[in-house]
Amino acid sequence: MTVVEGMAIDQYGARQRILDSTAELVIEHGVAGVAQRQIADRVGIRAASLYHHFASKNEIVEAVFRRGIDVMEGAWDEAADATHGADPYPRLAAHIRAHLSALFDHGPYTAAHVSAFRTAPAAVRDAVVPMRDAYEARWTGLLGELAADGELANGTPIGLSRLALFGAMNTTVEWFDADRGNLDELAEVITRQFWNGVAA
Amino acid sequence: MTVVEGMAIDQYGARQRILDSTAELVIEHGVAGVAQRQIADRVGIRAASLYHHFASKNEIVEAVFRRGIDVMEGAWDEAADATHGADPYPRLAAHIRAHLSALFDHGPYTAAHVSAFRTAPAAVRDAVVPMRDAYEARWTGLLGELAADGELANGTPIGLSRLALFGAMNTTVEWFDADRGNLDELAEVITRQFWNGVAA
DNA sequence: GTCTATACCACGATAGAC
DNA sequence: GTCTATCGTGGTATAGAC
Repeated sequence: MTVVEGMAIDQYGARQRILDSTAELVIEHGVAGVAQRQIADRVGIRAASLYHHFASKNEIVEAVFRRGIDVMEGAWDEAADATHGADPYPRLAAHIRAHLSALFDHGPYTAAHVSAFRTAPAAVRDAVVPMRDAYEARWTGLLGELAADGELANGTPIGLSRLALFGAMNTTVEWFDADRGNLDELAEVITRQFWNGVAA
Repeated sequence: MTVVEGMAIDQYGARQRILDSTAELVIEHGVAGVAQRQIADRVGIRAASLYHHFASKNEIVEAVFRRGIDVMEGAWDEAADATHGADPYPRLAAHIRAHLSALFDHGPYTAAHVSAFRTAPAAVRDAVVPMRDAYEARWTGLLGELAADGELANGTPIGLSRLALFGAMNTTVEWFDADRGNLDELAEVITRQFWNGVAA
C-alpha cells in the first residue's frame, strides 16, 4: 500500500472512498443521475465535506474516469508481459481477459468509465479523451501486428473490428454478474467468437 | 400518414416532436441529464406546455423507450418476411441489418432506448422490461433455430453469443456516423465477424 | 477534516389566464 | 394548446465554526 507524497494516510483514504462510491453510483445512474449527497452518504460524511478533497463534482467524476483508464492500462501491461512472443490466439485471449479483469476485478473504475463516460459533461469528456485514445491505440496496434503477420482474414477492417470487440466486451458491465458468473469462461467465449465466429 | 383516433392532427404532431426531441437529447446526456426545459426549447414551446401532452417527464421517457422497441420489432418483422426460407447467413445478415436500421434509419428512438435505458429511473425501466425481453427472445429463438439445424459450432453458448452480438451492434450508436458511414458495410462487417470471426 | 448553515439556481410540476 | 407565474424540492457550491 503506497501513500501519495505529501498526503496523510487518512486523507488519502477519504479520497479513495469518495472515488469508490462515485464510481459505483455512476455505473447505475449516469453522471447527472448521481447527487453529491448520495456520494457523501456512502462515504459517511456530509456533502459539503467533499469539497475538502475535490473542487467540484466534475473533478470527482474526472478522477474516476482517469483511474478507470489507469486500471485498463495496468491490465494491458500485465497481459503484454505475460504473453511476450506467444502465438496470436493466446496473446489476444490474454488481452481480452485483461480488459474484462479491469472491468470486474479491480474496482468499479473501469466499469464506471465505459458505462458513464457518455453521460458526463463535455468538459470532463474532453479532458479524458486523450487517455482513452492512447488505450485504444494499443488495441489497434495489436490487431495491426496480427494483420501484418497474416493472422487476420484478408480485408479485415481493423478499426471496425476493434470497435465491435469493444462493444462486446464493454457491454458485459450491463449484464454480467461477477459474483455468479465465471470470468475466465466469459473471456473465452468472447475471444473464440471474435476469432472464429459462431458458424459450424 | 395515419392519425391516431380521437386526436387532432396538430396535437399528434406536437406529441411527435416532443418524443423526437427527448430521444435525441437523451442519447447524448442520459435521462437525468435532460431537463424538460431543453426538450421544450427544441419543440419551440414552454416547459409547462409539455404537461398538456404527458403527465410527467417519466411518461415522456417511457414513451420514447416503448417506441424504440416498436421500431426494432418492425424492423425484425420486415427482415423475417424478406428472408423466409433463406439460408442461415443471409437470414442472420438481414436481421443484423434490420437492427442497425432501427438504430440509424428510423428516428432516434431505438438509439435512445439502447443508450439511455440504464440511466432511467427504476419505475420507467420496470415498465419497459417486458417489451425488451420479448425482442431479445426473438433473437434467442433465431439463434436456437440455427443451432438446431446444426449451423452453429458445437457448444456455442447461445445466450452469451447473443449478448456479445448485441454489444457489438448497440455500441455503434456511440461512434457510427450515419451521415458519413455506410450502413450496409457496417452490417456486413458485424455479420461476418459474428459468423466467421477475424482469423485468417 | 468534518460540521452546520445557507446562498443560489435549476428542476419537475401545478394553477389559471388566454 | 400554449402561455405566465409560481410552488416546493433538491442540486452544486461557499462561509465559517469546531
